[in-house]
Amino acid sequence: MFMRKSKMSLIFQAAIDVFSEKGFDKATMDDIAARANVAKGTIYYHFKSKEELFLFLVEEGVEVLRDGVESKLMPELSPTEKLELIVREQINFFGQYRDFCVILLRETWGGEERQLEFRKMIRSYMYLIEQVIQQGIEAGEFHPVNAENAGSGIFGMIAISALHILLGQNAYDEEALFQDMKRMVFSGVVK
Amino acid sequence: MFMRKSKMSLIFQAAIDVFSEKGFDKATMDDIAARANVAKGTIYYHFKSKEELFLFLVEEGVEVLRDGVESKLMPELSPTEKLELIVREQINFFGQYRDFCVILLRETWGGEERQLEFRKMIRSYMYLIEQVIQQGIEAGEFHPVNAENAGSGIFGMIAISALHILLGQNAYDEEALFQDMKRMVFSGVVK
Amino acid sequence: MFMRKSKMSLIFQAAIDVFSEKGFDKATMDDIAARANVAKGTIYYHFKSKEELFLFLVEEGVEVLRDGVESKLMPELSPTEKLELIVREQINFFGQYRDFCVILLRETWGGEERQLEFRKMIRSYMYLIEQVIQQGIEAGEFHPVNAENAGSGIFGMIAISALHILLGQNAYDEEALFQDMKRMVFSGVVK
Amino acid sequence: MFMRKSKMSLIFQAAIDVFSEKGFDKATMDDIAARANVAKGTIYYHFKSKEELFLFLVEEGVEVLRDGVESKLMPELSPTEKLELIVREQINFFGQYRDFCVILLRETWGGEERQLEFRKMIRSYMYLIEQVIQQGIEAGEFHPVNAENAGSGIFGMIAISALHILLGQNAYDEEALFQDMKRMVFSGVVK
DNA sequence: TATGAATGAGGATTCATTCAT
DNA sequence: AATGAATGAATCCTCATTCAT
Repeated sequence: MFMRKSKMSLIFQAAIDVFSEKGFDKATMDDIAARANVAKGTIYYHFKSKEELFLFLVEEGVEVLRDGVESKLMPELSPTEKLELIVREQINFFGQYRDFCVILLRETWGGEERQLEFRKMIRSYMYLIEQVIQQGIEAGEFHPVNAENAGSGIFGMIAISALHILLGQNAYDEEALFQDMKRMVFSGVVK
Repeated sequence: MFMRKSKMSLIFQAAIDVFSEKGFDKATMDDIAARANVAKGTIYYHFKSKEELFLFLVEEGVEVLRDGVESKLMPELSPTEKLELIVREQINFFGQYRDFCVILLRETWGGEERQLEFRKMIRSYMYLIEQVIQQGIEAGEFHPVNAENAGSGIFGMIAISALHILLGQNAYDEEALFQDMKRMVFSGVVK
Repeated sequence: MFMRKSKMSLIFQAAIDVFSEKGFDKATMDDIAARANVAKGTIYYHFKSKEELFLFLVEEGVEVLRDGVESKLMPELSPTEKLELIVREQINFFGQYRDFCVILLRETWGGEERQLEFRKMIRSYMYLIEQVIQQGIEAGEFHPVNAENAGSGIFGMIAISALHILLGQNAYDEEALFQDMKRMVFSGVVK
Repeated sequence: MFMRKSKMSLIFQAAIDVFSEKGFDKATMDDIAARANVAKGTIYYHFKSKEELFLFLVEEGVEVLRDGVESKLMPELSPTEKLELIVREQINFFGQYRDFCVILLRETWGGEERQLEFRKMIRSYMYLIEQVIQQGIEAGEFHPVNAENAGSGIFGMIAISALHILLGQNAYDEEALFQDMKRMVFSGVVK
């Protein structure tokens, strides 16, 4: 995921695996070193600390999500089309980077410096949604809602639903989830 | 929150504070003991381990949410009315037990035994939503959607939006959030 | 074993069980209280400390062994007859009070005050053997050996052999062990 | 004793000292680290746990005893000569490794996994004695006795006598003890 | 006499980080 | 660039003992 080169990429990949499996605190540098087939000292050659490694990793990940979506939001699309695209892309991202998403949902809530940082990153993604919502409202395509609430709501709805499935027993049927999420985002549940 | 009596309630309250501030792993029994003004051993007199204390605490919390909502879902209400009630209650709960909700969203994702347990508990709450969705569909009031996806989606939408505000700078305006969430859940964003 | 009355005897018996099962250090006052069906405080009502309880218990036990043997060493018996009696009695005691004997062999070696005390107690039993040896030598019935070495040697030979069997899989055949020990003590192994 | 190299040998030696002085339970890793002039973590770098360190140490010790004796039991020796050699060697070993022998006698009795393990190790030494006894019986040099009883008996006789002296006030006169033990093992006490 | 909640010192173990090679 | 032995602060948990009832 989000490759670099050589030893560094090994460490990077191993870090994602281990952090998502155990969470930030329970993951150990030994774990990561072992998974990367690298001596522990080597990690410290490339990253100043566990914290830094983690931060770097999450930064990259959110960037991939945000930039991936952003690059597809062509200006010629209508707000409704854009919204549909966002729903589809986020579902796809969660399926593809499940482990990373676990990290994200896990390490974001709390008052630590690191967690504030993470929320800012996520915010930068939610901002994309907000903008589309705003455009939709202005274009008269969408109901008037607080864009920030809508942004976090849509992100949260998809995120929790996706993880709920991904961490449960059932297979992750992206298309079905997409249909349901699209319907709910677009029209809600009440007829 | 969710009182018990005497020393035990002191520990209980302190545990919520500390766990929500630091998360399960970073929270120490020393912290909790100090916060509760109790000797460390006293905690172990009442709870077998840090894990057990935590589990117990989360169990209680989810119960308060679930039972609180459940007790208000009078049979004479229509599915639409029930759904509205759920939205309102969950928003209210998040505002009232912010710290607990941070714990909940934080410690639920992952493969550890404890986390599976937590997801089961949350699931027991989401199940309430699913049932209402199902009733609504059967009554012809709701669009046909997969009830499970709708359940986790609605829970997630409200949860993330609420936390997003609660952990940000802005005041938690329950009524405004309720109006937005209700609109989104009921009608979506697209006109 | 070595009864007292009422609550105290319950504690006493429980202490033997637990101490022999776990050793002095690993045995806890909680264990003992639970086994005796008594509140922990009650133990402290009867015994000043864990150490004291233990000391008392070992004292009693060694007394039972020593006094039991001593009372049977009638003056009219020949040294050889006395020696035979000692062998038989010690084997019998080990079979009857296996748990206590485990304690004895376990907690006797080392430099702590308590252990010195225990060795003194055991010494008081070995002294019986030494006296018989001395009598036998003086009567011309026994080879001239250092009585102290003979005393500890005979005690040790029987003790270790008995425990070896008692803690192994095989049944404790007292009569067979007696025959072997008697032969070895009396005539050694070389023809 | 039983050297290794570098830090590890420091730990090893310190462990023997401390374990024999205080026993397994009372000995602390802090003690051992301090005695070895090593950080506590260093011990854990080399040994997984206190238990493992201890097990390793006892294993080595018993091996030294067993292999030392075994290597001297030349096939051309008669059973009687072999038995004499065993008596001498065991007495010598106890004198040389007093502290280790205290550990051995102390930590062997009980039902814990570790203790079973230890008894197996000791058994592997006693087995040497048993074989010699068996050979002696078959060669017509020894009285017919149960070899297992004789093995544990001889081991125990020497062990307890040796420790009795080593932990008492008197000097450890190996030659005198050897003469007495040899006489008792060979001919018993009765003329 | 008897109880059991409360205590806090003590001990095993973990792990991020350093540093000499 | 890479290594891995060494460190020691930090943390969970245990348990003998006390004491108010």
